[in-house]
Amino acid sequence: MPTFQEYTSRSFGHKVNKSARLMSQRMAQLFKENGYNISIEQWRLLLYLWREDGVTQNFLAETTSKDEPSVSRIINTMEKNNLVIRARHPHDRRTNLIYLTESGRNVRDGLMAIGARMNNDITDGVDPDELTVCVKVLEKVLDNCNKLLGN
Amino acid sequence: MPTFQEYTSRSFGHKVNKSARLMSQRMAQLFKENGYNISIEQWRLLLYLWREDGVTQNFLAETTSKDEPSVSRIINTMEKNNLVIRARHPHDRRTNLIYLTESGRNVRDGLMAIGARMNNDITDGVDPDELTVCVKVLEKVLDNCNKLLGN
DNA sequence: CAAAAATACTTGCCTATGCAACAAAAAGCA
DNA sequence: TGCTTTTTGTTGCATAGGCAAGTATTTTTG
Repeated sequence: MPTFQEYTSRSFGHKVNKSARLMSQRMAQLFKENGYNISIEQWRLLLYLWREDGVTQNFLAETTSKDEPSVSRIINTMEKNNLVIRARHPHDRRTNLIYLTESGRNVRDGLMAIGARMNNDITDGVDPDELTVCVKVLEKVLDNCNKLLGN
Repeated sequence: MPTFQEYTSRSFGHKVNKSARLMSQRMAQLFKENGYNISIEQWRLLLYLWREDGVTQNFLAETTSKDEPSVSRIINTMEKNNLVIRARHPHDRRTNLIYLTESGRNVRDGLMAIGARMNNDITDGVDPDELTVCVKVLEKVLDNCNKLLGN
């Protein structure tokens, strides 16, 4: 019987990592199957933009815990695929404001439906209370990571 | 108050993804600070190799849920950095057997110590029972993902 | 006001992931 | 035996992440 520490050190990081990868992989598969040429990271940005667009890349980076170069490049692709546009900030020429295009708004319902289905599928057989505990633990871990990384 | 589904769909995937990223980031930081030129994914492979080397790339891919090209390329870098060598399988010339080098064996204690420290740090303030529940939920989610992906 | 510091973003370099296509070798089968 | 299928691994192409360095612009400050 491994100690608590052995157990978690062998398993926790790996399981979080694997879960993240496989969930993304499945989500990407569903997007593709349904004819959406949208990556999982684009979807994560869209989730925020559907709530509120006209935000800065910086804001998106902070909200998603991505770094600015990553967001910049994802926005590049999204702009190329006509999902968003970069607009000049009226008073600050350093800043881009990211707005959804018609097309970016239109894919919302379809993608959300896939998200809901995905969610049902992957949490099948999971006790809701335990899922809540899991999310709570992840929040604490995130909090610890942010402190350790100096964020 | 969001429904259970809204709650989890907005949070679970993202939290798992962020956690995985920030944990890896912190781990990479610790490796670098301590003078190890070893990536987080190399470390994940090493964890298996320290237990048993002379295994195939295929085995490493399955064990870590990576695809074969990923493992192949990580091994390329590890070979370049003198952590492992590819050896011919005596009876199957398709197959590479991956063996640790002296150097690959020697970094073990140092890296494991960092791993242990990392583990303490990120689970600071987390109830052990809740961590166990979290791991259990992740295992179920992994299981569901594997089924959905046809693995 | 002019120089210095901070901010928002981009680019370059390295790593990793997924998928598809390909090569080499082994195994199965007719 | 010889042909087909399967297995093992590599390469190409696209996406993404982290970090460091560079650019443009705004804010601070002396």
